[in-house]
Amino acid sequence: MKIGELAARTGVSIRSLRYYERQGLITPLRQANGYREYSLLSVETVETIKLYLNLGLSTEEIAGFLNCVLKKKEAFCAEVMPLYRSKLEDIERQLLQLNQIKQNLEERIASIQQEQQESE
Amino acid sequence: MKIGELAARTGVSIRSLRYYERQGLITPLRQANGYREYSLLSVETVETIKLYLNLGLSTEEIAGFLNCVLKKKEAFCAEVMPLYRSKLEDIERQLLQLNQIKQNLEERIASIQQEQQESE
DNA sequence: ATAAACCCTAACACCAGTGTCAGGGTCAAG
DNA sequence: CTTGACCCTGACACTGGTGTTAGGGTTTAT
Repeated sequence: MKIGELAARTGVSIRSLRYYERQGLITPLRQANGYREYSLLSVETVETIKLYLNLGLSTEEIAGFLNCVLKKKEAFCAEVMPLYRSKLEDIERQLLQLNQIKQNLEERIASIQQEQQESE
Repeated sequence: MKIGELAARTGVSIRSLRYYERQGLITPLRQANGYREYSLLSVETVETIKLYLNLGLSTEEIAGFLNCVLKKKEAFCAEVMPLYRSKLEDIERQLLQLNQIKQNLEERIASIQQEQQESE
């Protein structure tokens, strides 16, 4: 299938599909006229890429283990676990920070409201 | 005082001070030789900017109310509250999303570990 | 008078993925 | 043969704050 069809099937833009290719995530064959030719497997590959992107991994990180997980079970790709763990740590750091900001904002909102009431 | 001294006093890099100026957050006088000349008030202004940046506001957003809060109490600057509220909503959206990702990661880690154990 | 320590502006780089445009092929149906 | 719907590459833009460098002026102390 050509790129437009793959885009339609996966919901990923043509632009992004070409970007994934440049990042080494997917390598379609080429027709004689230069058009990219994707197999049905490509659909699965792109879905897999989407899944990992949604986990907050970068295309570069995904490139490091995609070939492996496409062939074997995720559990047996040595690269995956440490990446998951460090990503989880990142997430937790971000959660802490966001919660801190949230608390500050809430306190600030509360104190503004109090000040306004006192002046009435 | 010159820019280096203000940077030392506030812990904000010279680069950032010049950036804040370009964003309209602070407007130092100029000496005859072109050097920026900051007053003591500038220290307070920069501390205020830091505070708002830490709340997750952008320099552009800060520019919208900085003059007001420097003159009056925060409670009486009409621009502040809606901004705080919408920023809080942003934060909450991000928290939801991060928690979702975190949960996915944790589930995935758990299932990988289970699969590995089963194969032993 | 020279070196060290300041200051100035302008501009590129970064992160990461996507949009968009320019300029140009290919192909099928009418 | 033309129109429209595809496809191709390459390149700039954007986000937002900061680092860094290049190229050059000023001031202060020795």
